Amino acid sequence: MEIMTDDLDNLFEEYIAKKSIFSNKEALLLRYFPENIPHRSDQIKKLGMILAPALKNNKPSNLFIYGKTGTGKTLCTQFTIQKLLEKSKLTGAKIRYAYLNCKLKKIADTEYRVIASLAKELGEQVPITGLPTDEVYNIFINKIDSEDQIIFLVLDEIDRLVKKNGDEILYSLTRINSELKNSKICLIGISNDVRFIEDVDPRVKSSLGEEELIFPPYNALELKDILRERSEVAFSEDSLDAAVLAKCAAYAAKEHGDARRALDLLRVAGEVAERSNEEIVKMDHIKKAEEKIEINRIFELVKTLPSQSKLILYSIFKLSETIKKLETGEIYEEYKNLCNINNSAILTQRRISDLISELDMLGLINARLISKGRHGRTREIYSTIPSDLKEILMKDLKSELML
DNA sequence: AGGTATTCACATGAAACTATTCTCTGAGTTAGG
DNA sequence: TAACTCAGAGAATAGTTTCATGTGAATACCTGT
Repeated sequence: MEIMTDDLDNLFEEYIAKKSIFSNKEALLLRYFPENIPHRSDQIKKLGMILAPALKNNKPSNLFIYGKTGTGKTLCTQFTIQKLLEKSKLTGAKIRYAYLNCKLKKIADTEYRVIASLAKELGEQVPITGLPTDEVYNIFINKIDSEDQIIFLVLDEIDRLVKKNGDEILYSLTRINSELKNSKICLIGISNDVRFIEDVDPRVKSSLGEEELIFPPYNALELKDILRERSEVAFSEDSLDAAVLAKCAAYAAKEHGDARRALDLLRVAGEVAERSNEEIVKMDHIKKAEEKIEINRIFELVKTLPSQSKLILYSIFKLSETIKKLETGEIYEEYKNLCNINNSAILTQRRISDLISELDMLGLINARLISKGRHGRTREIYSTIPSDLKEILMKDLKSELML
């Protein structure tokens, strides 16, 4: 097809001429650092009080923070430490800080990597592999102890770390202080999981939990305030319909007060509106955005599935074209067929059974245990994905799996 | 008719196996002294 | 000689299989009327 230069030119012209809905989209992204954090002044004040001794070169208590996702834990912590650092330049106290998100695989899911990346945060390069773990400890300790200073170690999503590796790392970290001559470290653990601290070594528990701070979920009104504040930066004037903010806030409040979600929703709604050439974000854009986010989530989920699970999912999709309620056995048969077609190894039914449960957990399918009396017990399985989306996914899977 | 024993088609658990990834060690290499 | 690199041994781990045991209720099989 011939490219219509003029058309394209026009399109660009129009785009430039059009008044943009966004003035600074950054403000709706996660990494944006607002000047003002609404409804968290209590927590920030407490944080400040706990951490303030650092300014006089005393070691602040270790701190454990918990609250659900999107309640501002990370943001408030970084905010407070940032301010503390600024202040310390005036008082002359030496403070440094290393932030580590334990969720990130490949960066922080073993003891070695945690220490290595902490060292890296503090400006000490450590080889990715090859050194004994205690050697890395030494490098780390030497680096820390090279100056008389206070070091904040922020371990975000610390529950993941412990779930994977047990609490030994934490134990070593809490003990490091006794090996340091000049400097002092202050641990700050952030966790989504409230119960996590319960099943941790009591020594670690008492050491890490010298102080505790809870971040409650935002309610709809608070979310609305947050959205208003950010939207003033992010959107051009008068480009938001009056009820839009409230709607976004209400939606996110339903999902356990997650501010991240609310911001996402607002951003996507804005993008939807912009793409459909409207100058104001309205209610139905939010609806569309909601759908879009959900679809994205599913796509992302399916894409990252291991290929065996994809085969099973494909089997389920395919079979559900003719039958609505599937059974494990039927799926297994179909799955075996598909394996033969694309020459991949066939897993046992035992494993398939587990994989089906996983797919159920992820919400991609619905699997309910039923007993059919004389005809045995099995799972009754059906896909929960709307058929239009299912077709797209099937096409993707088909080419990817070479079927 | 009413009761209970079977039986089906998997579920669920535990342990063993396996392939891959990590950690660690020591030999080899490099570069500076 | 200290610092670095790298191959390979051994340990840890995730994914899977094997073996064993469990399960709820429709159905088959009694049993006494």
